[in-house]
Amino acid sequence: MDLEAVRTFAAVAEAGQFQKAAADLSITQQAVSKRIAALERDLGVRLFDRTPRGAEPTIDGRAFLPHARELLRVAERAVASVHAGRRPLRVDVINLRGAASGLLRGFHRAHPGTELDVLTLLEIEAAVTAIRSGTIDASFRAVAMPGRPLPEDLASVRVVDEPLQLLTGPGHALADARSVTLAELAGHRIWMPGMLPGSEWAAYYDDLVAEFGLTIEATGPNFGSEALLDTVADTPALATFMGAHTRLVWPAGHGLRLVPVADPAPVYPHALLWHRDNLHPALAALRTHLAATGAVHDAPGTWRPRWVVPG
Amino acid sequence: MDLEAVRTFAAVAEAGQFQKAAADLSITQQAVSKRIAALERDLGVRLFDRTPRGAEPTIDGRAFLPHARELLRVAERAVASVHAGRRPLRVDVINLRGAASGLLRGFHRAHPGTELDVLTLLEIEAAVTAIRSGTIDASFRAVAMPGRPLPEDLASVRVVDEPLQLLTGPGHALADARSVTLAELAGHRIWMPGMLPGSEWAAYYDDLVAEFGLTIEATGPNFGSEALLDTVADTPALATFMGAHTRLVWPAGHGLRLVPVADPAPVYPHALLWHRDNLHPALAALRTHLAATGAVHDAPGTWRPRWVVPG
DNA sequence: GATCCGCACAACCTCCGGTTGTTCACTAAG
DNA sequence: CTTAGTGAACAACCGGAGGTTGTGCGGATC
Repeated sequence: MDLEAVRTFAAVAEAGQFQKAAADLSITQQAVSKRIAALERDLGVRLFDRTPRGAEPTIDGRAFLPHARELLRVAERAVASVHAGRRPLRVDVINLRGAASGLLRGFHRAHPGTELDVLTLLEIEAAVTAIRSGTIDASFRAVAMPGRPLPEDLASVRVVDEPLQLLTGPGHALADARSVTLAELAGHRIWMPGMLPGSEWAAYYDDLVAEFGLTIEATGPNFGSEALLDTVADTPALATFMGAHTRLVWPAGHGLRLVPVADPAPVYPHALLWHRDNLHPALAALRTHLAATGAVHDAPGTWRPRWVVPG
Repeated sequence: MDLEAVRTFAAVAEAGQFQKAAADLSITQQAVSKRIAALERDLGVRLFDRTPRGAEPTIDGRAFLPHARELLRVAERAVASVHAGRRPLRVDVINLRGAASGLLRGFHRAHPGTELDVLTLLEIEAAVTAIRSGTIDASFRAVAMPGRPLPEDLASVRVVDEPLQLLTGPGHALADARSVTLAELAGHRIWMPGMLPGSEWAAYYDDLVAEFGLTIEATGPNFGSEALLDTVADTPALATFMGAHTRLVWPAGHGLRLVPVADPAPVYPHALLWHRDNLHPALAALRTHLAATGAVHDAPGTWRPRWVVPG
């Protein structure tokens, strides 16, 4: 199926006749006739009844028309998504199912007209470079550059502290605990597969391990959250950390448990990073929205690494 | 922009390299290379970073990818909408903003996976012919054929009686009435533009006029509901009937009033028509849904024409 | 440094999709 | 009934988009 043919179809449906549609599209009537004929051949149905005064859509044509318009709209948005001027706001998140995505969903609900592209860059340096070059507009991170201060042209603001909870299977020793302390976790195996060395999460857990003497295993590639949940559910000796705001597809019948962690409660300090010179209107709206719906952070009794960005 | 190029882009993003994508698409690597190059030229951005081991999407490519996938999904749905076998359920309604559309929205909320195409055929005969030929699957109507009984191969079931209300501007004599009777309307001008002679609505209002001696003017073409609302708002001598379930884009600051009509309350008797031999699974689901969420009809104190379909 | 792998470039060819010119069906006016 | 007008389809032609095969080139691996 050819998008030009679809565009022609919509033009004919709009104009009510081939000739006018041809004029609108700046092509000849014969070309319109050919395009429609080709589309009809592709789809296997007649789309227009040719009348002496023009053309009117058949029932199939009427059913196809809204789909055609939707197709053209989506195509337009797709082009706009990479168009340099006035493209959608591009925001990087650490995890598409994490707390940052939830905040962005809230923002999008509050501003339904705002075009938004969410992507995952994984590496901090790539995100910072992309922000500085204007390729992306903002990033939800806890740190700008590991071990280095925030570059001067970037700004940041803390948005939410996400508590980490312990995810265990039904056979785990702590499965039925109402809550656990970090100290109590010292003897247990914590499994965090797919954590790349040098990544933001790795730095976070390095600090956690150093301070509380936990045992965290980063072995094995990340096969996705489903595989992780399956393994944790079936292995009594394994547990993993899970952000409380993570939206999981919760498998049925696995008996998985989420145990709150306290004394102190480890929280992941999400912050928004952006370039001071970025004038994208939606960026200002996003910052305003985040400030207005601001969740508490730095609450007493919580723990976070020392290197979090200011804001 | 070419859909084949978009499909190729998605295949390369999926495969991680041009060669494998080419194999998946059963074309040569050079063709993939050309398609991607053409797409990049069209969009004006580089979509892949070519690495020694393949290709990985640039940030622009990552932003474009979900749009590309959406585009392909919509294209697939568009094709399916006219595909003879297993196409979406096609339902005809009298008015895209009327009560039937509301029922279909409810059905779609209850069955989000069901593909549904809603269209407006206007003429009863066209709808009946389309149902009998299988071109559409169901129609919300009050009558099958004016003055004739329901054809034997069609079935029908009443689904909802929609009360009609009087819509007036702020200056109308009845604007501040809490309700009016049909008898009280006898002296007032009721304006129903764009009502085609022989249409279902025309038959309805013919009966209403004959029984209660109203004055209904069907003059002028239908310029859409916005124009209708504007005119009614500004003309104290004019009022019109409006279905209580109609979803209007309510203009601000016009002072429009909806006055209930009673003694008796005229209701529009919506019914679902379908072909007895139609085996579309979604049709059965729709009938079940309508039966389960069944609104009251034939309530005492209401009025409807005598020729409504059985069911 | 030799080899492999994967993408880009070049040359070539087919056919898609545009154009112009013409025909055909239907309507409306004389 | 004839005639002019309108709008879509058909025919012939032509340029270029997009496929193929063949080859070049750069980075990674050993």
